[in-house]
Amino acid sequence: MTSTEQPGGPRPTPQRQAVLDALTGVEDFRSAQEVHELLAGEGSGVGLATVYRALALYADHGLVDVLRREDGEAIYRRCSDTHHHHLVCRSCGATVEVEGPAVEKWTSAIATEHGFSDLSHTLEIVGTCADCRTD
Amino acid sequence: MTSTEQPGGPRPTPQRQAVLDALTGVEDFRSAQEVHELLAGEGSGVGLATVYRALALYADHGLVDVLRREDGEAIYRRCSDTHHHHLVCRSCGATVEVEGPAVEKWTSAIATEHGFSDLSHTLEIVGTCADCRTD
DNA sequence: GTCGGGTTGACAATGATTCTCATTCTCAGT
DNA sequence: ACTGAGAATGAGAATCATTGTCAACCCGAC
Repeated sequence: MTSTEQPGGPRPTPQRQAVLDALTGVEDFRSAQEVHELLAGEGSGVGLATVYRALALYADHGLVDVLRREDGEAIYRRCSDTHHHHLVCRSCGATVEVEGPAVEKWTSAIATEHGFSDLSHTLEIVGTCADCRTD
Repeated sequence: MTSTEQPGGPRPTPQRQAVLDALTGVEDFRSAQEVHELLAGEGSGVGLATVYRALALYADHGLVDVLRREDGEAIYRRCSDTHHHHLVCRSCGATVEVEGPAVEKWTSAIATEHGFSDLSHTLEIVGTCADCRTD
């Protein structure tokens, strides 16, 4: 740790880059298992444990978003610069990104009011999209 | 199904009642495992699988809320009549309930705008509470 | 009392995630 | 370029929540 490295920052490695690349260029969320399969299919030979470690590392540093499927499996996505939330179809899994300045403001107001600091929040809207609604 | 039972509705049983009771009178969320241990401690002898089944059943019928801990474990809570969200301290785990009509309105507006119906949403705010903030 | 269908409990099976540890690799200083 | 120190990796085992299986059980209906 000399100067170009952020304190406590992750050391860049080909494997980590591969994991990050796997999340880049896809707008869907990917589970760790999927990332692993994808990399294996490309012959990267990155180990599953490494995928988990890399994802956890990036999630820690705010480079990727983590959320949970309904079955509890963790899914990851490259975090865009603007904080946004997701609208997920419970049937086909389609996701739509939505931004909510109103929500952002509301959460920080509420939290501050209760003396909370260093905030982060998760908002997920689950519903049935127009295509899947067949009644 | 005779008359007082809704078609396909759950049949009331001592075990199910016990599970529901375990969630009553506690304001915290409880994991299925915790409910099971609690019941075992009371000598109820309710099986773990039954706890899971009962919780899933009640969650299906909207009697309990389900959400996920950070480690992915599902936690359940008796659903109150008013939908509310939680402010959680990442350090001491204290939870504060907050209501947000603004959020409710915003989510349903956004979702409808994208053609989504039959909505549900999860909002969790994580931060450090005043007591735990020592700098 | 008997029948039938939902319910239960013990245990196995599944599947994601984490741990372990020996090997490998990166980086900085020489 | 070479080396040493420490971080990172990969393979598989270990962990742990959750779900599936199935025979025994209970409650209400006839």
